[in-house]
Amino acid sequence: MIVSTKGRYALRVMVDLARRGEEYVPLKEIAEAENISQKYLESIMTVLSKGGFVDAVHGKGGGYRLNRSPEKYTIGAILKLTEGSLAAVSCTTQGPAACSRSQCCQTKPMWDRLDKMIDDFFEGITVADLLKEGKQE
Amino acid sequence: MIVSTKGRYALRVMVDLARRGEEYVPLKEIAEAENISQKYLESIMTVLSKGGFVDAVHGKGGGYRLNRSPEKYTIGAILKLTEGSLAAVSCTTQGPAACSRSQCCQTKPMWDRLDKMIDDFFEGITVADLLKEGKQE
DNA sequence: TTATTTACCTATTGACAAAGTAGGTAAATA
DNA sequence: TATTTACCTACTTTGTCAATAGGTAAATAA
Repeated sequence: MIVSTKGRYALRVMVDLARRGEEYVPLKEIAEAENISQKYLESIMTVLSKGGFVDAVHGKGGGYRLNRSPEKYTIGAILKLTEGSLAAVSCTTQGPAACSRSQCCQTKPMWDRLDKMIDDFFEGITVADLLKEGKQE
Repeated sequence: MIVSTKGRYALRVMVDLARRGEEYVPLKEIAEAENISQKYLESIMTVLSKGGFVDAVHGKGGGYRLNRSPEKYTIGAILKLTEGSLAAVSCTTQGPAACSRSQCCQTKPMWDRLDKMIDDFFEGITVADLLKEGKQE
């Protein structure tokens, strides 16, 4: 599994916030809309907030909102922030230090190419794209 | 992580066996060559053997060997056998039953496309390709 | 000022799978 | 018959994911 709930929830939340526009949306409301445990979502919002992806405001009328337009967020950036890495395989996470066989490994070049392909895939999609995706009215 | 050691070891072993050609190679020898715990490798060889990817012969002079030419094995087939699935995300592993939101989920189509891309990637590479890859004499 | 609403912080738990170990049995050959 | 090999079942250890619990601090409304 390349992407855990953490990253997947983060994406859904970002799309949800994109739909809401400028208004601040309280965590409780997001959690209900997306059917995610409130407490668990807290830890995810903290990451998004500290990473500078959303603005957070305390008190009544507060909550979270995006701080750029949806097309400015790539899926890759969001996933890298929340998941830490998108590596399909541990062989490629760190540098050459990761595996003593990396120099002679017959499979390493393939993993490198896979990583590149996945990275390109996610960097080529934005929150705005996902927002459009399921529009079926 | 999309591919665990199980699948990665399996690939390395298949490439190793490809290099050895027709001869039977005992597990002990493979384990040493690839620096993999003998006992752990056992469980992997069992899967490959039962899956019909290698022939196994008991007793002296026995061991494992490929039963087709290297270009007949796609990386995808090997990984699907040893890993069970290559899904990057649990949302796509089972059918629509997997997630109650799959019908309305804004992100689901993206996961489907990712799965397809990864599948195509692995089905487009064979053991013969990997064997050539690192040849640097 | 006070109550309420919100975000923020630290720690803990339970479940599960990955990775590897241990110790034995059965088949084939020399 | 001894040795070499594959095959089988069970266990352990480790770590991470997913979620829970229980608080503190900031902002606003009354």
